[in-house]
Amino acid sequence: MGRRGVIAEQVLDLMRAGGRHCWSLDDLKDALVRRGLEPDPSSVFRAVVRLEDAGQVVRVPIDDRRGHYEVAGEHHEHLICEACGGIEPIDCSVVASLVEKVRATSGFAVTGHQVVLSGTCERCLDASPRASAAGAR
Amino acid sequence: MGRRGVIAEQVLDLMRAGGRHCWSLDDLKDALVRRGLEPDPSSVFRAVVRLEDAGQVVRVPIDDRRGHYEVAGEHHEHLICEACGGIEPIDCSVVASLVEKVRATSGFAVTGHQVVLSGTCERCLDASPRASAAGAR
DNA sequence: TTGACTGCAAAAGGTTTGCAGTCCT
DNA sequence: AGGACTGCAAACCTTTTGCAGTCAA
Repeated sequence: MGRRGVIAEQVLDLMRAGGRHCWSLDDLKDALVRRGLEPDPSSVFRAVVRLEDAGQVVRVPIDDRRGHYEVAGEHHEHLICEACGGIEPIDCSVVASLVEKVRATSGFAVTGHQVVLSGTCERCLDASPRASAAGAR
Repeated sequence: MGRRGVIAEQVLDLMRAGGRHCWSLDDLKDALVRRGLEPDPSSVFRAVVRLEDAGQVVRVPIDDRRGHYEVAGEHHEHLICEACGGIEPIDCSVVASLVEKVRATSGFAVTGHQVVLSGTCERCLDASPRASAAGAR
């Protein structure tokens, strides 16, 4: 791939850093600001679009009225904590069988899937009074 | 529950009619127009919010930049056709085991889930020339 | 010079809200 | 009368687009 602009470069770096795995445009902008940049929202947007076109970033279909993106290549499902809003990745091989089943029993040609489980994450469970979780921290 | 306005009443009726199972505010408005009403978008919005508060309608987390709603009470997953934009419901008991698994292996307390499979529906497959044989996409 | 990347400003596309009038009990 | 429901207009939010300036090969 040819030369990339500073923003796209940093965005990709951020996404690969591992501190977080799912980003809204605003999350990205904030993170870039923390790295000393002062990018315009539109620039972040265009950088992401470019990366998306290049196949290095994919859009995550999570519906909270804003776009979410993550680095391409590692498909997984999502766990959304309704308490803190956090989004965590989970591995779901189970889905494969589901897709297979749909493929077999319906005329639908499945090409992609997204599973979003919502609930409360461990951290928030620990933080709340009456919700005894499994295992501490 | 007290008296309901005309719009909310019709919205609920539409959703229960079965012709479609997932609605955007605009879909609802259009359908209402077809029924002779001429509702303002905000009125439809408020009617849906009311119904949602009353637990008779639930928001479907499909991300295409607009809200989607369906009648409450019949949980199922969604199949989205990328060709025609249609959204079909599918029954997915398989998901239960997935939820159970996550519940068991992580500290996450799962309270809800949404599975969205995307691809091409039968109708669109038939309509397009070379898509059924070779795995589309 | 040329093409790519940016910032700024403004358009879009939907969702929400403020307000005042209307309908029904 | 009094509360609930509506329509209209305007506010909001985030994503997109138009444009012109800037940077690097």
